[in-house]
Amino acid sequence: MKQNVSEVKERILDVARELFIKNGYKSTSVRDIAAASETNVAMVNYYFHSKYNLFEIIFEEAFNRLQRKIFSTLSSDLPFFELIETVIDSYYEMLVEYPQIPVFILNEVNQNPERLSERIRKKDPHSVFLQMAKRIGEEEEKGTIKETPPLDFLLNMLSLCVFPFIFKDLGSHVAEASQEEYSKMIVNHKKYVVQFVINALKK
Amino acid sequence: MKQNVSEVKERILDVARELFIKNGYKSTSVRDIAAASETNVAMVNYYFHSKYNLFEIIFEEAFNRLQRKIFSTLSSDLPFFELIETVIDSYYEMLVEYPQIPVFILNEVNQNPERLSERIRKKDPHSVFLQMAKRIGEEEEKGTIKETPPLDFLLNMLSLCVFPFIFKDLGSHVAEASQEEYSKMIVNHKKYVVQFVINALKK
DNA sequence: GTCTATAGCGGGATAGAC
DNA sequence: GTCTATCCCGCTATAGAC
Repeated sequence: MKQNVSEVKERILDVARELFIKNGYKSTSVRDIAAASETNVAMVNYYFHSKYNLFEIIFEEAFNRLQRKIFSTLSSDLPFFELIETVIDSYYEMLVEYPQIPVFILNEVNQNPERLSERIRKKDPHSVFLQMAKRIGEEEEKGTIKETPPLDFLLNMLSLCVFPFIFKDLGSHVAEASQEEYSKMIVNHKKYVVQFVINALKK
Repeated sequence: MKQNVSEVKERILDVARELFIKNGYKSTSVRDIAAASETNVAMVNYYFHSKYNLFEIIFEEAFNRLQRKIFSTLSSDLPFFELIETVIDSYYEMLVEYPQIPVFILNEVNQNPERLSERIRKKDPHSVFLQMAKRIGEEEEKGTIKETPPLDFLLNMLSLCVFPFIFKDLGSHVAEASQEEYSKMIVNHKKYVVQFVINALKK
């Protein structure tokens, strides 16, 4: 009966990721995870000690993936307008692949805010922000863009990229479209977002 | 011991609203509601039959409040750019007052999407959308704004208004600000959003 | 209308046999 | 490593006394 250790462990992890991301912490039971991974409750606790510990692993993964992508594109040295376009592209690319992640993170942050304080500080978002602020300042100097408060601008970019995915469930109802149709709409929407942001910046 | 009926009922309702909106359905127990309203579990079920029924009442309230406000401003007949500004003002006004509502609605929609299908259809968002599309068409004709796909534009407005509130918990950490400071930032941010949207539209 | 007591279930975790 | 059986807790809902 002895199976490859990492194979079983991996299967539990995969199933747990799917369920936690889809249904959140509270709504996912260890019994659900055991059933879906064709093991049992004891196995889940054998490999991961506790439900909460398993959850932390999943959450860390998801959060890091999102953050790495954002930070790396934001600090590239492309020409300014190309940078903007690349950042938006990059957000959409990752969110099309993992559309449930923002809702997942926002839900769980809401339930347990302390969890993030330290985690975020470790990543040093401050320096990324400063670099972006510098780029904006340079463009203002050159007169290619309007006066642009960096924090407000970044918040707008984030809003325009992330919200359509958060709004997915509600949006597909309002638009009377299937989830698939809505997903296609979102991809198309990206083009308008790029154009929208660049128009808003230009003098 | 017999108290004014509506007084006790109202107290339970107030407490339930606060807890459900703050912590969501799953994380709020009838015991919590009973304790916080200084009654007991039996009383809550006496007045509201079940936890789920009580929740539905709260959810309906919150959702209607949001929707009424949005729809009424969107269909006003102000001059176009004033309309845009008023809509944004109106969103922010209501979200400053009830900042937890978007997260609450999004969480619960995610858990139980069917609940909304019918509810939304009843409100006839279609006619509101058509009216807005007409206004946009007129401005395009006049040459005052760029070519603007109505659905994409509305989604952008929604994103820019709602996301800062959804992002509140995370955002205040990232910005290393208290919730109060972040709230002030948001109010200020509104001005930039108005300017941003109008720039993005203008030719 | 109010409250206590409890039924009855589903949850997380673990002991202990294999 | 694996699995069954079980402990113990917290939850919703309700019966029944007052």
